[in-house]
Amino acid sequence: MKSTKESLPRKTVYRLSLYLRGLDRLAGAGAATVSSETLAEAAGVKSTQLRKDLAFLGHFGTRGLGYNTAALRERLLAVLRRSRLQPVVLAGAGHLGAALLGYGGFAKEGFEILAAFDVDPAIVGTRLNGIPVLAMENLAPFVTAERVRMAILTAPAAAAQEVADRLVVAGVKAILNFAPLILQTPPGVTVKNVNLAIELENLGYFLDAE
Amino acid sequence: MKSTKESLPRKTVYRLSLYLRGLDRLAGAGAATVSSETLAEAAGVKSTQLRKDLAFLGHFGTRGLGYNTAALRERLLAVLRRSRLQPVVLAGAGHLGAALLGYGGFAKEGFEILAAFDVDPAIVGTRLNGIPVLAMENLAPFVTAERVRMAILTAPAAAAQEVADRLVVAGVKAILNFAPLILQTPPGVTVKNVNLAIELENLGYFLDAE
DNA sequence: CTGTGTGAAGGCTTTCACAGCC
DNA sequence: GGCTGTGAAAGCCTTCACACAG
Repeated sequence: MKSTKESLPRKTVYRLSLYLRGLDRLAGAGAATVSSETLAEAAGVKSTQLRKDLAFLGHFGTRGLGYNTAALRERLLAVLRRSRLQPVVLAGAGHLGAALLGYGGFAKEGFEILAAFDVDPAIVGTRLNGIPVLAMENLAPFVTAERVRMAILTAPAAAAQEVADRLVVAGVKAILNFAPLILQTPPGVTVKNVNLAIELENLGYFLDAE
Repeated sequence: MKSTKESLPRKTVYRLSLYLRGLDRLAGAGAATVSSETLAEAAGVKSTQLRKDLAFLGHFGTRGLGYNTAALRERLLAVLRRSRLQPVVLAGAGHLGAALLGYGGFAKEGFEILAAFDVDPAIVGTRLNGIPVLAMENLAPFVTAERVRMAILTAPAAAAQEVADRLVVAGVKAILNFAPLILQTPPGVTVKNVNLAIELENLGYFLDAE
């Protein structure tokens, strides 16, 4: 029998995060159980989808009643915890990078950003929202020493590939990339691109032409 | 014969944005034509995928040669232009909202953010990166008067649904939502959720367990 | 009778293989 | 020979329908 984590479909894993957040939001109501219908609505998916997703984690819902709220929460956390405990660094503390540090959304969800790195002497040595900004030269040694495997890349497009190279050499295995270009990385390194302008452009396309 | 725009698959439209950006990045080389292989690599997709996507726009590549760079760029712009010309408002100029205004990534890509709205009297009346910050009370009248149909929602989670309701009533048809909850909206309104913590969590999940 | 678990069907995307044109 | 355009095949994901447990 093989371990659970290997067999979870990519999109299911993504939705588990949605379920966990939906559950937390519903927690205010304090109900001991939650139906797939209710939670699915809170997460923005169909109830059949949710049941199929949760079935991958083993069947622990109760027919006729729903899922035990606390047990479900624990189970989801157990699956997702691993990634939350990962230390993270942020490379490029310019406009967007500084914004993400100040934003607080990561810390609130349990992620710890150990440090930010930038080339600008004006901000190196300062702290942004409590997170130290260090010189870019220290990036690789820091990442290696702290065994950091995840990074948020918010460097300008022109510098992004070079910074990514440093991250990879130092041992980073996963990059959340905000720079508008496709990073070249060796196998074994995962890159997830976020391009807000494209999201907006895409959204606009599907407006009724009217 | 039906119009091109109706029949483009959702994911294809998304990739067209990638192709356009890839093309712009390759433009430096100044080549008159580009092969599906080259452009696909710049966009981070497989060449067969790119060819299938472009085929939806009508066949205007040249066999044995590739695509005319300028013509392809024009064609992509023609398809995506509509959304770029859409005026946009930003609701919630707190940490993340202010960051997005300062970021400049939208303006660089051709989007015009007409105004931001917030409840905080300390920032209402000021400008962020040249964009006026107006009082939340003026949101609905402004949206209606300017016929705004797209909005970026960066209000706190607790206020997001209420702000979304105002946007919808005022005529907004598409929302790029950064608040960590599922917005309830009537049919005809498209919501695209962006949750950076989930992206990071998801990325972390797929790290090799080691 | 309510609500989960799940095989089967359906739909959407991607990849393959190769025909066709320059 | 090189590279696009495209039917067919494969893969992945979602939805349906309903058996089944509490």
